[in-house]
Amino acid sequence: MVRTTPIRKRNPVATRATILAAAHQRFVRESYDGVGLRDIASDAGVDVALIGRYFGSKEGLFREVVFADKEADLFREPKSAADLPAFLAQLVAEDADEDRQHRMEMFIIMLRSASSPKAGEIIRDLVHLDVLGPLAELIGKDGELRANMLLSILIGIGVLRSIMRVDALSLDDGDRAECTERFRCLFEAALTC
Amino acid sequence: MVRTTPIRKRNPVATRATILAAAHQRFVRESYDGVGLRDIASDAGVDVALIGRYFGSKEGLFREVVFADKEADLFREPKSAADLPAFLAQLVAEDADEDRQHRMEMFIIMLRSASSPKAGEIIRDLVHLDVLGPLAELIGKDGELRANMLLSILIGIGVLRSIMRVDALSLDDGDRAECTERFRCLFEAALTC
DNA sequence: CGAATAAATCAACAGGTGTTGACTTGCTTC
DNA sequence: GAAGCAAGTCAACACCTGTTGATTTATTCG
Repeated sequence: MVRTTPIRKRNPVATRATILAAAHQRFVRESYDGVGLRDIASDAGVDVALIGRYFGSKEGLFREVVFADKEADLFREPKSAADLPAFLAQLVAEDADEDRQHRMEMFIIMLRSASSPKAGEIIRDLVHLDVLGPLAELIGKDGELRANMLLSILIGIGVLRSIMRVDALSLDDGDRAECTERFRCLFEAALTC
Repeated sequence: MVRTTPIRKRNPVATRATILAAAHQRFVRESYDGVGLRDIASDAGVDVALIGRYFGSKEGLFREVVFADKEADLFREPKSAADLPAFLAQLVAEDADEDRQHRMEMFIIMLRSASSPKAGEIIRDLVHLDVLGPLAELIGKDGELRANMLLSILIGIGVLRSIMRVDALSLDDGDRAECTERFRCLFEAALTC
C-alpha cells in the first residue's frame, strides 16, 4: 500500500513543537476554558494522552505557550521613552510585519484567557515580568503609573478589536495613517499629561 | 418545632429576583464559563432546575443579568461631549457612590465574559446599543472613532485592574485626586488629539 | 374541606472535561 | 537480528456540565 502522507519519523522535539504550535493557534482564537485538550491534540495529529506526557497538565501546556518565545519579548525595540508612543502606535497598526503580528498574537492570548483562574495567574506573571517591568524601567520617572496607563490603552484596543470584534478601530486603507497618528498622540498623552 | 429562618412564602417574582441577584454577583467575580448553574442556585438557596424553569437556559439567564437594569444605562448623566472626560474619570475613580459602583459591576461582567462565544455575542449587542451608540451620538463629529477610543481606555483600565488585578492603578488615598485628574486629561486627549 | 394549579424539588440523562495506567509500536544499539 | 527503551496510542477513570421529565409540595379557589 502506498502512503499519501509521509510517515513522520518519531521525533520528540518535533512533535513537542507541533503540539505547542497547535495550542498557540487555539489559544489565540479561544479562551483557556473554551479550548479542549482533545481539540489541540486533534489539530496536532496526536493522541490526547501525549499532551499530558509532554507538558504534565493543561496548565503546564498553557504556561509553556505563553512563555514560549520570551527571548523576543514585547518591548525590546524602543530605546527610550520618547520612542514609545510611535512604537506602540505601530504595534497597534494592523499592517505589521510577521514578527509584530506574532507578538500581537501573544498579547491576544493574554487577553482571551485573562479570566479563568489558572490561566489568569500565569498571565499576571507574564504581564509584570515582560510588560510592566520593562516599560516602567524605560520610562523612568513615575514609570509604574505611566506603564499602567500605556498598557491600559493597549489592552483596551486589543479587547475591543480582537475579543469583542468591534470594527470601528480596524484601520482600513485610507484612514490607516491618520488613525495610527491618533493612537501615537494618545500614547504620548498617557506619558505626558 | 420552632423555625429559626422564617418560611419564605412561595413568591415567584421574589425567587426570580433572588436568582437574578445571585447570578449577578457570581458573574461579577467569575467568567461565564467559570460559573456553574449549581453555584448560582446554591447561592440563591434554590434547586438548579428552577433556573431552567425561569430563564430557559444559562444563556438566557446571562442575557437577563446583562440587560437587567437597562433603564439606568451607563451614559445618561453627561449632557455634552465636553462633560465626558470628567464624567468618565469620576466613573473610573473608586470612591464612587452605590449607583456608579453598580454600573461598574455591569461593566466588569462584560469584560469577564467577553471571551466565551455565547456570552460574547450578548455583550457585543450591549456594547453597541448601550455604550458605543450613545457615546458616538453625544460626541458628534467623528463620534464613532472617538467613542471607540474612549471605550478602549475604559476597557483597558477595567481589565488591568479588575481582571488582571494589577494594583498600580488602584488609587489609594493621597494620589487619588491627582490620578483622577490624569485620567480626565487622558480622556480629553482621546477626544481632541 | 377538597380539588385544581402553580412552585419547587428530585433524579437522572447524555455529553464533555482533564488525567492516568496499561499497552503497542517503532527506533536504536549491541 | 534480537533486546531494550523510548514514543505514541488505547481505553477508561472520576468528575462536572447544562438540561429535562416526573414527582412532591404549598397555595388558592370553588
